[in-house]
Order: sequence, then C-alpha cells, then structure tokens
Amino acid sequence: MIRSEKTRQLIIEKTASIFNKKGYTGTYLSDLTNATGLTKGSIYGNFKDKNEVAVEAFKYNFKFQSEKILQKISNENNAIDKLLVFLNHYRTAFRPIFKNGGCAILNTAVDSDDGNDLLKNEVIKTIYNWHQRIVSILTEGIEQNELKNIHAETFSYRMIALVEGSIMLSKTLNKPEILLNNIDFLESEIHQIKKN
Amino acid sequence: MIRSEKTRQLIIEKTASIFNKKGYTGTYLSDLTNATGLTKGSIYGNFKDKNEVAVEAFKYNFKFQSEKILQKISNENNAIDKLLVFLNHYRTAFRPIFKNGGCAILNTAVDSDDGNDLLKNEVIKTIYNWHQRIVSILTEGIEQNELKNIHAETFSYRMIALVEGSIMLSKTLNKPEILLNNIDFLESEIHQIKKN
DNA sequence: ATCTTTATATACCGTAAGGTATATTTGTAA
DNA sequence: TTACAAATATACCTTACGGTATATAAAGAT
Repeated sequence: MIRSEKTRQLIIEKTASIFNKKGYTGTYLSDLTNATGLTKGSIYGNFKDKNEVAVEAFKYNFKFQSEKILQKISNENNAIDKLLVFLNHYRTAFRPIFKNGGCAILNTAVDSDDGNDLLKNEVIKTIYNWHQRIVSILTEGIEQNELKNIHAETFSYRMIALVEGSIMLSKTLNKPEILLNNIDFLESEIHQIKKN
Repeated sequence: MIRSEKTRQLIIEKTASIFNKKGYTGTYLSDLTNATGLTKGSIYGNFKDKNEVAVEAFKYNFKFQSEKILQKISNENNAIDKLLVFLNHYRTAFRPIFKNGGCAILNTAVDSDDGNDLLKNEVIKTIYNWHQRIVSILTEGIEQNELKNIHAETFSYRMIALVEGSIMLSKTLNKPEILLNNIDFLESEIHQIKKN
C-alpha cells in the first residue's frame, strides 16, 4: 500500500467513530487533526474536503459491522439459518456498536436527510443493498420450498425497521433488553414463516 | 400573554422545524434570527442560550404531534380502539411529519445521544412518557379482560421501535409504503392480542 | 548520493460562530 | 404625557470554523 493510501486509511479509521457520534456538522476539522495527529494540510492533501472524509467514514463504519455478518451468513446454507445469523449478530455485538456511537445507517440517515446529499445518497445505497440481501435470502428460501410464500420486500423492511428503531431506543434509554426482546420477536417471526 | 412570553413562543414556533431538520449543532444563531426576524439580542433576552431554545423547540415539536393523538385517544373507551387511533395517526399524518423534518424523538435522540445532555434527558423523559401511556392502555385492557395477558412493556417498546424505525426508512428512502405496511402489521398484531 | 516526486506541515485567509455589554425603543401605569 | 420598566436592537468580543498557498520533509528512482 502506497503512503498516501495508508494515510487515507488512518484518517478514516481514526475519525469514523467521531463522525458516527457527533454527526457531520458536529465533527470539526480540529477533531480530525486531534484524532489522527495529522495537520489540516495533510488531511486536505488526501481528501477533497470534510464531506469526502465523512462519506468514507460512513462506508468504513458500515463495513465494520457488515463484513463479519456477511461472512457468517455465507457459511449457512438455508434461509432460516442465514436470517438467524443476521439477528444473532445484533444480539451479540450491540455493545461495541453502541460504543462506536450506534448504528451508522441510523445516525447518518437522520444526520443527512435534510441537507448533505452526498452522505444521503450513500446511506440510501447502503440501506438498499442491505435490504436486497435479505430479500434474496427470503426469495431463495421461498423458491427452495423452505419458507412460506410471504412478501419478501415487506418482511425485510420490517426486520430492518424494527432493528433500527430498537437500537435507537436501547441506546437512548440505556436499556439493551429492548433490542434483545425485539430480536427475540423477530426470531419467532422467522420460525413462523418456516414451511410445514 | 405578556410580551416576553409571546416572543418566546414566536421564537420556538419559528425555529422548531429548523432544529428538527438540521439538528442542534447544525442550527446556527443566524438561522434563528433569520427565521424569526429578530436579533441575537432579543433572542438572548428571552433565552439563556441556544441550548435552551433547542430544548423548547424539541418539546414543541413533540407536542405538535402528540396533542392531537392524546385528544383522539381519550375519545375512545377501549384499549384496542385507543391503540388503533395511535397507529392511525401515523398513517394519516406522516406527510406533515416528514415535512417538519421527521419524528422529533428519533431526530433528537440520534442528535443528542453522544453529547448534549440537556436535550438527551428531555428525549428520555419524552420517550418514557409515551411508553407509559401505551403501557397504561395495555394494562387496563388486560385488567378489563379485553386483552390477552401479554407483556405490556415489551409490546409497547416494540410498537415504538417499529414506528420509529419505519419513519427513518420511509423518510430516507422516500417510500411511505414502508411505514404504512408496518403500521398494518402492528394493527394486525393488536387484533391478535384481543381476547376471544 | 542526488534529483524528483509525493506527502506533510506551517502559516495564513475570510467568514461566521456563540455570546455579551450597552444603547435604544417600546409598551404601560401613574 | 411623562416616567419607568421591560423588551429589542446595535455594536462588539473572542474563538475557531473550513479551507488554501506555500514551504518543508520524506520516499523512491536513477
């Protein structure tokens, strides 16, 4: 990896959780220089502007969560188990997620949806991507006669909405059980769409 | 109403949706003076600081939604109908809510949960209040033998989480049907906890 | 070892942020 | 109608924001 790429990576890694916690406007260039130990000159030598750093930080924050899940999901070979892996991730990983400032999708969606278009588009792409993955699992499960003929789109958006809303509540109220209970609920929902 | 109280009210009303859209840090004093037509001096004559305006704006934004619901709920005399009124509000009022920047609870929770303690405490109080209202309706329904003996706390947090998560998704993706579908789902859930 | 490219730091801009002290205006009661 | 208090505007302060031009240093190729 060339030097500039290493620095870019350092900046992204060191600032990602700050952006996630404080939002775009709330994160200052001084936060970036303090966190990285670099100067403004160096940061602006590697990024066009603060917005570009924010977009990359968001991508990093999301990857941070999603890569492990995708790995585990690909190890399973039926729809039910794949979905359970996904839910189980939140059950086990909510602590580090909270420590990192909460779910990057939720934070960035709320932060950017009345202004920052670059960030907003990135969030939209990411949600859509995530949704499509769940829809694919469901659709395949239906085709394989593993699942009942439910509406995959609707089911997927319900899962995502409940997980995101629960993260918000759990983090704000400092009550992990809200998230855990709602994951239990989704798990029972998944068992209910099993065929036979 | 004395003059100062009228001005306070004007400031709150004119800036509430700005705070809701742009967040605490993202809303500048210049936004406040522009929106109200007043000067900084006048604003600081009526409020201690920007934070106090933000807190009052949040309260206003929430009242803006909740007062109409509470009115309608009190007109119903059984648990099921009360809960349906609540859900129905989101079905009919999502457009003005989106126009106002989305759900104030969601926005302010995400905005304040890693910093602004005054705002954060206000959000916590508000969520708790809302939750207790739903729990009361459920508990009373159970006592009146109208509802099955479900866990009221869990059910309430599930409703809130799903509504909030759905608002986030619907607003970000510009797909009202996500919210509408999930309200339909909650409605069928409510019918399922009806006794016999 | 030297030259050149690439990356980082320094020093600086213009602007505007949040906030305050003070002057001016505006309502109101005597 | 005037005197006074309350509310608003003016003018100003300090700080630091995002960003840039330029100088310096560090790598890599010859």
